[in-house]
Amino acid sequence: MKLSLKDSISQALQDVVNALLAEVDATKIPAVVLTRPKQKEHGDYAVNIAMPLAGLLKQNPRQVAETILAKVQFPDAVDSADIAGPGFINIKLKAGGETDILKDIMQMAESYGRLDNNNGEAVNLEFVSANPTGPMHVGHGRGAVVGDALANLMNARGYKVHKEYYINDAGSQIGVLANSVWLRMQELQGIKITFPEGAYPGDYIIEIAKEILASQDFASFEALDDVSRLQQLGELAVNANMAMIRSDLTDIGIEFDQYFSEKTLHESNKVTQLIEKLEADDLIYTGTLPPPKGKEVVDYNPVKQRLFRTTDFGDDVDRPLQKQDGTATYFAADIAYHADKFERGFKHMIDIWGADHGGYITRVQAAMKALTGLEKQPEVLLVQMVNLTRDGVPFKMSKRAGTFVTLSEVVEEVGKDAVRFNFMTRRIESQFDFDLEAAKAKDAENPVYYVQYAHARIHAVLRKAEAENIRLTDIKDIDTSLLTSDEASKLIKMLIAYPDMLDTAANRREPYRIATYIMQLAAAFHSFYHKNRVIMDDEALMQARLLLLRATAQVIKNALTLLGVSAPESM
RNA sequence: GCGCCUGUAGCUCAGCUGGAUAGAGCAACGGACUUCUAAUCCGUAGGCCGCAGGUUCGAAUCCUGCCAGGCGCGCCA
Repeated sequence: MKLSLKDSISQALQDVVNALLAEVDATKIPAVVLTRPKQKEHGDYAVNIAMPLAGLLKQNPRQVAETILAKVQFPDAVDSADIAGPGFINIKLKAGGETDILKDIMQMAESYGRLDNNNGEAVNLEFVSANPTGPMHVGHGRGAVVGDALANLMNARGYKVHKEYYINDAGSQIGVLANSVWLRMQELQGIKITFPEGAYPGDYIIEIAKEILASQDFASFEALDDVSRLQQLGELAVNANMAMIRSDLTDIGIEFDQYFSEKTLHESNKVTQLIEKLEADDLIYTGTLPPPKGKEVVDYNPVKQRLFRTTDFGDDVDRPLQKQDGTATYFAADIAYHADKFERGFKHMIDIWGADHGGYITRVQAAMKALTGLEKQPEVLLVQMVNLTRDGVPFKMSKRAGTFVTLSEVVEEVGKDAVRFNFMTRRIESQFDFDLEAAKAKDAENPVYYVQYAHARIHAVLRKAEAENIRLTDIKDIDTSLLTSDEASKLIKMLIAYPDMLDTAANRREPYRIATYIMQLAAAFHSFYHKNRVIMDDEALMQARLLLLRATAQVIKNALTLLGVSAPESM
């Protein structure tokens, strides 16, 4: 691929810098970084390279900048370069100097912004992993949308992302689930029951109970002993919940490459083998844990147990792998799971967790270090909590009372595109106040319609052109240098910035940048649209503007596609 | 008590890993549709960037200490 104008300019500057610092250790030579100045008077590009160089060369920055400018060979599109402020080099381009990009965009179409890299790094991305004990709530939805967009984004930038969902279908919670279903089944048979404190109260449990009774005889369960009855009902209930979860995920356009069952880890003895291996490696010893800090512990009684030496690998305290009854802890299964990912060839794993699991990161990474030697694996992204409101009034949600709003209810009310886009408009580190009415509103309060409207508007113009029998000139014959208005220049700069933005977003695991970018791009377009009439008598200018519109629509669509949001051609 | 996240305009948030005069949207005020979609645009006003120190040519950004909010801290997942 040919070098972009930006890259040619920074290369030209880098050559001079390298020559000036020929004596200096190559690894210490600072890299030239072109930025887009905020002030128009500061030119099209600005470089601060003279400042870090000043220290190395023991000259003042403005003097260094002069030396650089005296030697540099800029590409033709550069009009002028001057020194400003403490030592910035401001570069001004010739009018229409960057407009060739429009032709490149049209040629690359949906691959504009993407890196074709056939041997990209394989990454295992685990997200959602909502427990199969009930429906997904909005918090899961945020993690799901962010994870899916991150997968799309990283795939677009050359990684090979494997999307995985970990099903926690083992452990005591499944027993609680099974018992809850059994109680409801009895209730449906007219048997009087008392619903205990810890059981799951939600109505979906009744639905599951009805489903089971519809296909199987109540008496056949009654005949079973407690253990096998709960075992069977647990499996049925997990399957029912997972079917519901998968259907909810489909409704917001999310598909996983793999669903991984925790239960299979136990059944294949991977967990016990893991413990044996750690024992053999002398990483487990008998000890007593100190009492937990920070809350009243009434019933704390210290017990001797076998502990994994995670503190040797960066953890705060050593961790037990087995409960007193001998069964494995969740932690034991989870490290067996991550070790399994490693064995499947993934040296790079990303997990997306809710903020309430933040305290868990250190111990998993410590365990992985002990097992594989890998540092900081898995890479964990914490998604902060979602506060659901309607017209600013928070919902009173209680799992115990069974009054929580599910993700599918929200998606049904608000719509997939609005849910997905809104969840992408903030950094994951900030808590999200999600207002149902605001997300539903088809007005300026709602960014998703703002950007979709821009796309639809462009297509309205293109339809109008078609209706007036305007033939689109061959792209190579269009004179893009006619696009000199301020609004056109701003729009073109936004289009040029797209690949760099994706690169930053992928490297920093920040897919929200795509949403922020699309909003800015849409704003640049709307502004252009108001001041620059497209369909007009000046044939050459009209063709150039039509090209600009087509390129803009293409980039909006490319970006929305990464977010899993549709780009309608009319609204 | 300890750990992680957050604190920027009245509200919701950006600020491109240290750069030039801190930016958007909403709300407020004033304008723009006989012309390609007004779900739009243009303008005005609004800021001790939580507080206090420090690092340097230069700090919303990095370091330290406070303050406030969220999440978490037994073999629950």
